[in-house]
Amino acid sequence: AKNCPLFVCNYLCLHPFIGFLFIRWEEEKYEDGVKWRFLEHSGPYFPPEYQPLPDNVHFYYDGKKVKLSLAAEEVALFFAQMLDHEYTTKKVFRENFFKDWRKEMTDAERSLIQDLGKCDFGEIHAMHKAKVEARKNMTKEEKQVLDEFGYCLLDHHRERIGNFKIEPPGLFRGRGEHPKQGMLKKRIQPEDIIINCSKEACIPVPPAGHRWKEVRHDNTVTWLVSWTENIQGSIKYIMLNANSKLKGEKDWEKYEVARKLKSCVDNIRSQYRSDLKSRQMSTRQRAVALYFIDKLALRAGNEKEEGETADTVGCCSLRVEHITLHEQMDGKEYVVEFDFLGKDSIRYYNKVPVIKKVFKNLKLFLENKQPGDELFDRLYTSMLNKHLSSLMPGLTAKVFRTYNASITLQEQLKELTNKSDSVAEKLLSYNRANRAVAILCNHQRAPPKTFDQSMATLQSKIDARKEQLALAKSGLKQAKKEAKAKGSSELVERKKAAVKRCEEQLLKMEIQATDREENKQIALGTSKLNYLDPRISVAWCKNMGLPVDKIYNKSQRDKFAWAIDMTEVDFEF
DNA sequence: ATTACCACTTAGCATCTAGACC
DNA sequence: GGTCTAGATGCTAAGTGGTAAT
Repeated sequence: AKNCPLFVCNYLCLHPFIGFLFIRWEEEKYEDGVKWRFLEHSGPYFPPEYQPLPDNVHFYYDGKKVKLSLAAEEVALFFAQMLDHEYTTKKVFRENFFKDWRKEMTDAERSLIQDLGKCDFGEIHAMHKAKVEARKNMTKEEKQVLDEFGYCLLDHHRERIGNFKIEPPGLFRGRGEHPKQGMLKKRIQPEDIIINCSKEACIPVPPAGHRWKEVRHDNTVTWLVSWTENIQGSIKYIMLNANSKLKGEKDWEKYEVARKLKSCVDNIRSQYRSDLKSRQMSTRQRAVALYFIDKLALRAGNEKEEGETADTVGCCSLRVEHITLHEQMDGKEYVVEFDFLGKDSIRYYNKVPVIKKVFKNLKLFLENKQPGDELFDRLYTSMLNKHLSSLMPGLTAKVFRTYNASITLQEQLKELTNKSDSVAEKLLSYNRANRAVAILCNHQRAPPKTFDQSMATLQSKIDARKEQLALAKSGLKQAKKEAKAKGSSELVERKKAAVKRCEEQLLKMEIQATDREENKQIALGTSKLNYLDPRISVAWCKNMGLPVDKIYNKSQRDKFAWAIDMTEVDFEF
């Protein structure tokens, strides 16, 4: 990251021995692949051990009181905690849970408890709810935990850690129709934990009576702690907060790659357009996939192991059943109708007119195939990315998402905003530009549970304000009349101001209502945090004379500190 | 060439909290 | 001063893509 602005920034740091001081990140002294030279931390925070149920709380099987062993009781509590959720009624969830629960039981328990339907967790559930209620009124000793575990020392700088807590045990709930939902996610012990820190650092002390699985000193990676999770067998990490230098630099690099794509995207587009006519079938498939990835901001779509995860797809893993071709639709030619579940089982539904060559190719790809067959049967993400990186160093499929998101924001902001707009109007326009990106990237959310109600509340406020405005207007009329008779205009001016104030407040609320309505099912956060070059937003703020905190909250400002510090008014993505 | 593994980003929902409102 | 709620923060699942192993 040679030209990264972070290198030339001075940081105000709290040094553990010296106190506050300015430190400059040293420049270019890292060998290739090395992420840090010194790393020290306290190790992870472990969630508290399981506390057995109080004597007055019981589990019942088939109407009879049963005292469970500690291990079985803990798992029963996990289930009871989730009873308010609809998914505890799902067949797969219940079966997976019951199977794993029985593994934790003693032989006697196992032979007794054979039917989940006969289990009564009612008292345990009630106790849990009471506990949640009680916790609300508790004071926070959280702060101490944060101080002890929340920070590390990285190359003389105190840095915030992102997730310093070990994930507590519980029942796995994947997203969508996950085949493993309900399985027991086991408690992580120090013996499962790999610690990564400097050789010269004080090695974190494991909890009393325990030892770490391993302590290593790998300065080519950024994680401090890792363990293997038992559901998918994947590795989990403790890493730095987004506002750290390590993450900030990566973020900056990401946007620089996307900006580089801007300069060669025209060539790449004409390249894949001509590839649509290639004699090689795999090249044609690559070209069509690239067309989708570029035009629709689809994800790459790596293959997934069947039965291990929910059935979701991305571009390269699309199946025949996920698209429908229409020669004509809604007065448009060559329309492709997409309907599939993407990341997090979020539905992607879109009807898109495409160019004729793409349409004809798709028709060809569909020939002699079953609904469950792969649309791009000769294409893999690895091939696609290899091809892309030959066109431009660092180019992969996901860069298109970043590029198209950022360029869309920049264009929309130009189109929608005027310097003469009011602050509320400017912010509405910003949100609309942000929204255009979120729609492009298909960032959806469930409508908030209180949505209808809060809209109604806002509407009644608007109505009340309207009445007030009418009142203020008639007051002004009256004052004007009196002024004519008396010749004094002071009252008129005051009434005028009142009307104006009222109108402004009304407009502000109406804008807020529009914004909220348009945002009902759309999540802006993901694109703001991961796809939009913050320098576009910072430059826009400077242009519009708005403080950045109108669009970025505290943690966003921290994360994007590098952009806020360095961006000039004339920044172009 | 293919697969397994690893490290890291991206994602939506749950929970918490500050501050608006009474 | 208490309550309510929107927005902030936390949590962890689910992707992407590089590299090592086979």
